[in-house]
Amino acid sequence: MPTKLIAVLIAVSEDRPMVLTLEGGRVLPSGPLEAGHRSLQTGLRLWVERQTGHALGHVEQLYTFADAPDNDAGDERSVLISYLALTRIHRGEHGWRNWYDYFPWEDQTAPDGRALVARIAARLEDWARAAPPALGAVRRQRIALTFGLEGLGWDDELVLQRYELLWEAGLVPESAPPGGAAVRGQDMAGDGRRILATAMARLRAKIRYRPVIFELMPDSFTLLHLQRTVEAVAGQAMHKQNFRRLITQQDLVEETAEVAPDTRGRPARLFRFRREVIGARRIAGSKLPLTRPV
Amino acid sequence: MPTKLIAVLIAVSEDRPMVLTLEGGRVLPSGPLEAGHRSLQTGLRLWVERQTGHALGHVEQLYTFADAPDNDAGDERSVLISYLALTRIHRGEHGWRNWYDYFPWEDQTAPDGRALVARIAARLEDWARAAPPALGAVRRQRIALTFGLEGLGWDDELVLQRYELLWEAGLVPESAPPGGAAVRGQDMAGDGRRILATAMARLRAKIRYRPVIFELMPDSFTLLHLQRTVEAVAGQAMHKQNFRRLITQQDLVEETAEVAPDTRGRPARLFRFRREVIGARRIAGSKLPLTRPV
DNA sequence: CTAATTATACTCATAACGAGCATAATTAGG
DNA sequence: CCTAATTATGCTCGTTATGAGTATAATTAG
Repeated sequence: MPTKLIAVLIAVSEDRPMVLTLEGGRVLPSGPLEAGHRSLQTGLRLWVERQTGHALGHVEQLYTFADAPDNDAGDERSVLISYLALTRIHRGEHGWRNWYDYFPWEDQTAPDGRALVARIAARLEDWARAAPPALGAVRRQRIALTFGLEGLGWDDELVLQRYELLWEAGLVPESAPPGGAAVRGQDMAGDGRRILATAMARLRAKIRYRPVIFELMPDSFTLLHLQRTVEAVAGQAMHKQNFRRLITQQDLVEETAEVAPDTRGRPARLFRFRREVIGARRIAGSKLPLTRPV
Repeated sequence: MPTKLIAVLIAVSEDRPMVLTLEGGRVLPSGPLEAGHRSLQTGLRLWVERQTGHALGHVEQLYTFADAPDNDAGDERSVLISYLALTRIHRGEHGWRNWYDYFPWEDQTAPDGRALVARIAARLEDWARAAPPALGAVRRQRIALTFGLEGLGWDDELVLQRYELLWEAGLVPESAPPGGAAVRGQDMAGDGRRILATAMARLRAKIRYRPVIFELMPDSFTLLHLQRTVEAVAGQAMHKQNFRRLITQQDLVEETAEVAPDTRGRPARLFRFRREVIGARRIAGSKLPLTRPV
């Protein structure tokens, strides 16, 4: 059975979370597993760095699965090992897409974020209503939990659960019945979006207890820039003063002598990540300082 | 490249965390990946349930890696996909081992827990001293962090990091130089202990935010029994009153009409897990109510 | 009847968190 | 120069979560 490695390369550019894609945004980069590497992880790292020229920061394995065999093509079923990798990009490189193109409802910082969820919830309610009463109730419960309805609160880590719910409901192109109208959001080939959803969920979880967000930042940055990057990844707006408190209290950053050059209001001091905390204990406060969603 | 599935089956029996092994405790159960299953996960579940007769509760994928090819045997290198699975056992079944037989230092509830860590730390200090000064300092920092020295506090989730440190230092049989004396603890063939360490770490992390601990409990139990089970998994003693507060406040359990039969002091009420919270939001308080390690 | 043992209910101080007020230091535009 | 707009930064305050311990209840062993 052939084995492939799949990389979800993530960067944040101009406060937007980006993912590296190929073939017009429809597939994620992947390559065959080559023998001879010391470990799968170093194999992936070498391969990506050679293919894309990007130095990778944090790399972690996501999930391994057997893909659906493409019977038409007579393909053999293969084992896919997926990875999350963080890096930085510069403007103008090709193939980078905003990950919210694929999951518009995951961006709860957008002005229409809640409204979009409400529209999706209405479609899902149709799906629940189409089932027998007992099953319908189960579905309603899942919908409320995953989409934070009925006062339950939005959980930004449930990216995969939301996608799978839409998949089951036939509301994504990957699973929609002929003629069925899918929810807005670009699709990918095969399991692409499922893998991307897994990567997003993992990253959103990770930034709460490991300082991986700095892998996505330039060397020096303002606290607002840092906040915007976290908000981009989490898809949620945060309370500015409390965000600073969280960052500074934990000594994650240190001041530089400079202030940000292009600025509108009061100039902001530039900070730098204190690399020495990398190995250190988990960062405190697993809770991000969200603002109340109004 | 052949692909194998490896299962780390965990149960808790008489307040001891147990793992299912074969061949005198030296290997974990594994089997070939069979085509035709809907997913790897269901494939594993069916296979384990057929082989062992155990109904599995929670199952989750751990990690996929390429094992070191056994050149002597002329083996081909293979891809190993490991899983954590929770179940229950009854006395007298074969092959179940206390996981602390493999990692004695992970049991910080044992009276000699800290003393054992101190002895290991001394051996590791030798290893740090053997390196050039700069590298030695890095090693000392890692040792202090992973083993909670110098007032840093024991982090029960660092099981894998501790094992890998000992591996690097040549203090486990898997890596010890000829004639080198390893730290106490039974070894396993190949990457067995590394996989077990991964499973332990994952489970210790998981019980903090998902109610998976109940997969290891009988239908009804006292709060002390529940506490002992959590302590067995976490390897750390907890504050009794605060433990109850954490469990009851979150409505994870409901009272039954009965009290525990065989009891020494005041009879304890029997509780039952409220299955309806399974799908629900993550359980609060990621912190377990530890007692101060004195 | 007493000591030992376990269960259970509360209290209290402190730390963490969510929310917001107040002030400082800029630029843009009259 | 003056004012409004804008962003940065410092600080307060109430609430909740957490760590630690006291007090009391209900049993059994002797």
